[in-house]
Amino acid sequence: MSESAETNAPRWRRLPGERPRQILDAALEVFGERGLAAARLEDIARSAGVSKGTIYLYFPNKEALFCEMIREIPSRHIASVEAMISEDASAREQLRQYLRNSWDYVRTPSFEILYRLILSELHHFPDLYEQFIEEVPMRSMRILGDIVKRGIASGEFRDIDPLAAGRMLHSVLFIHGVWAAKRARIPFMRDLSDNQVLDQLVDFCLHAIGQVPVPTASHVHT
Amino acid sequence: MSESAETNAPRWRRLPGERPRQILDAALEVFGERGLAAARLEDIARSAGVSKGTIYLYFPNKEALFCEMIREIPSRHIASVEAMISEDASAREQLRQYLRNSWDYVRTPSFEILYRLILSELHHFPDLYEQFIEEVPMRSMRILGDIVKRGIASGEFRDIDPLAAGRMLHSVLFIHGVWAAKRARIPFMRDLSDNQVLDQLVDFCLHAIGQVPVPTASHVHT
DNA sequence: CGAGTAAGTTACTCATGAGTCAGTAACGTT
DNA sequence: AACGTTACTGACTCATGAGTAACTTACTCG
Repeated sequence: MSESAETNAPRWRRLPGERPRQILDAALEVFGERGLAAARLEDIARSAGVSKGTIYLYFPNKEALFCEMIREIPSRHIASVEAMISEDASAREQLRQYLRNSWDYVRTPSFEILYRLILSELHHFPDLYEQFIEEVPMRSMRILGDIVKRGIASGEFRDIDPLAAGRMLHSVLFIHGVWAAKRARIPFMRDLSDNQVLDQLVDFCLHAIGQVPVPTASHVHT
Repeated sequence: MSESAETNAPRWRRLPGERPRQILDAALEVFGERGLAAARLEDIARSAGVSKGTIYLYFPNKEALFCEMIREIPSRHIASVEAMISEDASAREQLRQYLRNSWDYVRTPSFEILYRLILSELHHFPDLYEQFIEEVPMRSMRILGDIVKRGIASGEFRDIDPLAAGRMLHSVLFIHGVWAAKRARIPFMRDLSDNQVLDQLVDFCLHAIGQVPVPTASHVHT
């Protein structure tokens, strides 16, 4: 029964085109779980469905695999976040859109893992770090800063340093994303839905940079 | 010369009272540099001025040392942050005071290291994690929430969920602290002084929860 | 001053896991 | 179908570092 005639099942297959991706995905999982030092290459191999030796056909060593993973993963997602901002909307509306899009990105497990690894293994890979900073937070801050700048010009937002505002907006969004990813284990996030948190974020941010306390609020004097 | 008569210099000294603290400080340094898995007990020992065996006189193993360190360090600092808030000041002024005090704490190297380790080694020590969350961010959020609540009652702040506001305020402060600790390597922090960042934080936060856009008092010095 | 003991050291064992390499199996080619 | 090539395997080596324990040294107290 183990060797039936019709199933010419090979014990393994040659898939040189797909291996790198498979290995990188497995690496994200295992490095994410245990960190760079404690992760075992054999675990990555098993999770990728290959043997340890195969990893060395595609990556020179553990560190290189790690770096390649950090380099490769974010580029898959980011572009999509930026694309969908309506050119002709008001600055306030653009801000809402961008926060909503980023919120989706920033909550993905891979973002949380990547950020955690970057933060903790930082020291030893300065170039990698700079690249990540440039590619994720800086980019986000610049876009936010531009929206703020336009909002100031149009009178929607108060006179605030756009770069500083971009940094603030990014920071609050970003950290809430990290928290949301492990929401179940964080008391102050457990009872909130993703949308509730997003609403709170938008509300907070719009008030922080808004010209007036937002349309309705000028008469709240109980 | 090597064995002079009058210097009865012992090769090492018995200091059972001071060892734990010395070892914990060394542990912070080495774990902070390399992470839990990659840190070598011998490095910690050398940095503490003892031999490896001595560590095992005070801590059962590497993990226990790590946990004890995480548990012990924050308790040294935190209380001081909370003490100095004037009871009779306005909510806005209390908020300013608290942000300034926290800003000092959150920028210390040990905070940055601790937070980084907590974040990355988390998975494997759930109780430790919960304790930290409770002791640092939750505590901070609650205090901020209380100040906000008082400010709403007094009409200084707009009608906002105090817990949510506390979370927002904490998040933005917190992440800026982490960034400030490695400021030199972060492009968007390099050109700002600690006080400038603090001013930006205070400005942003007060506008976010303020009833009105704040009476032009944005540059209050030390 | 000289046991006795607490504190500390050093040399050791032993498990672990990165990296290697000789061999094996899939697959294209003719 | 036999051959050659290339993808892949898995058993090996070897360095490393946690944990241990037999030994040594500082200090105490009668």
